[in-house]
Amino acid sequence: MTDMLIQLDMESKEPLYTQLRNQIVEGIASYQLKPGDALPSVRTLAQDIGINLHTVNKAYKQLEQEGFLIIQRQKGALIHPGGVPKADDRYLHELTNVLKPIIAEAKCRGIAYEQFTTICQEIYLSLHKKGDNTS
Amino acid sequence: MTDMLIQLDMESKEPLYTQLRNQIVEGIASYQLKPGDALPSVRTLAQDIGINLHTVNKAYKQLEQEGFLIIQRQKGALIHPGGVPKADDRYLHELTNVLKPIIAEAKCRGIAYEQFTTICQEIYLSLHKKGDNTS
DNA sequence: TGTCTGTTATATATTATATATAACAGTTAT
DNA sequence: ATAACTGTTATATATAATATATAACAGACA
Repeated sequence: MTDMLIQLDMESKEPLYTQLRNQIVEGIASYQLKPGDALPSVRTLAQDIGINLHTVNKAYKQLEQEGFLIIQRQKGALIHPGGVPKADDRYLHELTNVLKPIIAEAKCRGIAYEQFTTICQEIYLSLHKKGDNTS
Repeated sequence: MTDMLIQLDMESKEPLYTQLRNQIVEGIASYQLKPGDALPSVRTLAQDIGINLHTVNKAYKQLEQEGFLIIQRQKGALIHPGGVPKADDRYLHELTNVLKPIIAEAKCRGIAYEQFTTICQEIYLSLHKKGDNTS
């Protein structure tokens, strides 16, 4: 109902479709977007945030490929009704590969394991129960 | 002394200079590269790993800009003798921004805070005291 | 004097990102 | 049935990022 607000940084080196993809993932993580929720059409969302339809489509396609959405031919995109597929070995392996250079740099800069987990905890908490629109 | 081995994946969507940059950061984090250590010249390293001199130079320049290296005009690149600059507010803010979508996805896939920290701990441990070449 | 540094310049090729327009084929509401 | 809406496909274009190739420069140094 309450349309999730998308905010893109046109100056960022992060591609627009990636920014959009990430914000939708964060919306799901924070329960602003729930299983079965309909997303705006590629044309509507593109119009609303001022970018091209194909850029939105690229983000949607990636999210579908990653299991966050289902896209139906003449209906649109829905947050996967069955919920996001749970972590498998392939994903865990990829997660480790992504985290490794980030943690390596943090360690170089004097951030010990405990401080790092504190930062992660703050992020986990920041994703907690936003957009609770139960009557 | 013992030359750090660099392994690049030519098929990866990750740019070569980023892969190289990350492996050097991981080398520093795991004490394979110590403050004051000399890195191979851009030509030598490029030859050794089979890429272009400018690609190596781009990685070195980025590492210098990030404070990992110092590069001297006619000498070469050294791991920063004074150690890597400690985390400041700017870095911590950037770290949070990078971690947020990663943690959001992990949360979507059913990985709770505790499991996430376990993964981080394993990575921290994997960066511990590799390449100990004290006699 | 050579030989080693990083550096700068130029050129080229390929891929990724982003936009613009148009059309197609189904769905759905009027 | 008509109109409006879906994602999809196709084509074209522009710009930036990535990577390579070659050449030359200027300082250090044995």
